[in-house]
Amino acid sequence: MKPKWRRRMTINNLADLAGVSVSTVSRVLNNKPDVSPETRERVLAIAAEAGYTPSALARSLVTQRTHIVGLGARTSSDQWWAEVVTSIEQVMHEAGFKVFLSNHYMEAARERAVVETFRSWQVDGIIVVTSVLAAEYSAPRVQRGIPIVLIHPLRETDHHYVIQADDVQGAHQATSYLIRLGHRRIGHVGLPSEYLPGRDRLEGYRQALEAAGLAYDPSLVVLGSSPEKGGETGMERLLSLPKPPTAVFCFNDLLAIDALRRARTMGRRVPDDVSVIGYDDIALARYVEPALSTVRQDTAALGRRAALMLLDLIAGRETGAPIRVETQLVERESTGPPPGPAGTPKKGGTIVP
Amino acid sequence: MKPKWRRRMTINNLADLAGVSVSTVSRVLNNKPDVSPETRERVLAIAAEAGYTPSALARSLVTQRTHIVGLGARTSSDQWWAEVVTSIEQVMHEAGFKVFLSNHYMEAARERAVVETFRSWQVDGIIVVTSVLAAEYSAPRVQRGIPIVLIHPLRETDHHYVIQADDVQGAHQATSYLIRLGHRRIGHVGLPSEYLPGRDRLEGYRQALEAAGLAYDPSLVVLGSSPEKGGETGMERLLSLPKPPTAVFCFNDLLAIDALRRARTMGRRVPDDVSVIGYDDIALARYVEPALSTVRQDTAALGRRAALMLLDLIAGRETGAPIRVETQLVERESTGPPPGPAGTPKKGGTIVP
DNA sequence: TTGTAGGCGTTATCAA
DNA sequence: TTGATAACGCCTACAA
Repeated sequence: MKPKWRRRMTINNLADLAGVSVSTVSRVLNNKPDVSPETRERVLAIAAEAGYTPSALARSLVTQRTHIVGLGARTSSDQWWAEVVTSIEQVMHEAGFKVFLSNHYMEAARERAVVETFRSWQVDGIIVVTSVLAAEYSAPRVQRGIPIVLIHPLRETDHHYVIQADDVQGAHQATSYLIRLGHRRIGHVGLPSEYLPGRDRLEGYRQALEAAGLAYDPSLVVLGSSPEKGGETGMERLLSLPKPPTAVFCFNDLLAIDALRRARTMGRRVPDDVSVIGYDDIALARYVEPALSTVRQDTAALGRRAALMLLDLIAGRETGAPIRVETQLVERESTGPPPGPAGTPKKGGTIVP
Repeated sequence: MKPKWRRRMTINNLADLAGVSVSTVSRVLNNKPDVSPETRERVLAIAAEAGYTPSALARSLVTQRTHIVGLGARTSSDQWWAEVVTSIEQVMHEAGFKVFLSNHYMEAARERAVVETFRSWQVDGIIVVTSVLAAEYSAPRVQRGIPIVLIHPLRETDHHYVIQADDVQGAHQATSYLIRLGHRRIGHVGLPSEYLPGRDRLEGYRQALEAAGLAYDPSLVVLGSSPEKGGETGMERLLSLPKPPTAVFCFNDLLAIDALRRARTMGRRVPDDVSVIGYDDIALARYVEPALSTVRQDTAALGRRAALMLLDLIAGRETGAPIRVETQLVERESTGPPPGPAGTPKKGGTIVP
């Protein structure tokens, strides 16, 4: 004989069952003081037995707090930020918040929908990863309303609350590492300049060249179309040059791995004929042959910083300036000294197995 | 001069601004009939200008519908089910539902918390991937309350609403493929038997051996501890046997890739000395050297079926029996005929590049 | 220590 | 075509 509450059980039912008032039940449930131990016991017992779950809806409607933070994410298939999510959940968990995640697939419309949904559910705060809509979250608009923190926005924005890896520095690291290995002609397979990370990494690449007194040669730069495709054609174009580069810095690991493969199918050996370095240090990077040298972003830190910043905003504390997390060079096997009359291959950077 | 509504804007404010009643505004917002075009226009304009977002909380409290489905997920870092999520979101999106995702990291406590949270938010339905708590979702308990669909539960359960790949069949495919290649001593690196998928795949392995008239040899079976670790030691133990197997079927690709590596460090060539086949077809599989043969689950179908089943349950339609989605053999380069006096290597199965 | 009542922002049911 | 008004389930003064 199943309980005839077709409707879910409420605090009223509970009160009736326990023979007390709703306020008493409420006090018990939120373990407030001023309630006798025995009543507390009894109510708790009955609640447990009845399998009662309070309605977060009703509760949040009155308290105006949901203890939920919305996480607008990229795709589940993207390895890159898995650790970001984990560390966000970690921090939020400790702070007593739940994280609800929703993918935006880096499409403007979906991102807008995701944020709008979070808003309508009155989450206490929002984190958006690789936002396409970054520009829409400018400070004044966001001042009133739900705090939003951006991780690695894809567009320029004057939004105050942004956490990102220092892409300029990272690209600089990668490039100057190649230079240290003795390379003088260094190519770059990048992203169209409308993407902020694309611009930043190109910039770091240029700065490194300049710092080494090397001329920036536009013919050595191929700007692909997406962060997922274009590594093969990019490498192909570079290697087909009259004077091809002896090393190539790719926008990310995915492109780099494709580039690696194309180099091989074109009969070049990596790193003997051409060095390749990527960016991100995705899981794949250490599995490919040869294992890919790359630049690692401290994704855990990225997530943690974002979470902490959001917590500050939620609590009404003001937080510091936008944060740039440092990157780290990861030397593996896809990079080496240039072929032919060798340069002066000095070892350098950080080795991570 | 920013609007002095520290509190978010409500339907009342809107009504005041538009000079109509809340009910009219409500009608407009839900585009119900029986409201004059001009009032509609006006209200809409004002709402847009004010940047009004209705409170889903209040709305759902009265309608008793959230149009949200909760997705209890494994980890963001797990490649395996990325496609599952995508297809779930796809189906749900078309059906007018939002998907909120929350990771349970395959820990009982967290899974319980996740489901409880979803319950308290009165989501319309729940999907749990690789549930550890499967047994707790038995039919009677779930009858009243929010419908739950399980994808690939880790434990046995009498819950009615379960979608999973046919692991027995998949393991059978893998094993009989190795047999067709001519192998007679086939090892298995598996999972402890408390994991349902572990049992199923072991079972498929046994059945395939039996069907081919090969004896099941327990010494050729190594049961590791987790789905992530143990591939190396497993392979090591098998290859250290007096009469090592000429082929090994691993519980999943992660283990297989580790096994691959260990085989190499032990001086065995793959597939010349020993064949290795995995399970899942994660992205990594086609990148390792040699590219890993494996069994693919139709993850998109998994997600779609689960989503559709949940929609049925939400709508009160009864749905069919638990579903087992078929698997597909993927031949790559880590498998070949056994060494030495060759068997009769017949080609077979499906080739996927 | 406990109970009463008002309100959170919407929708839904009646009247008007 | 519109407008009061009673829920929805809970929290929180304020009273008792």
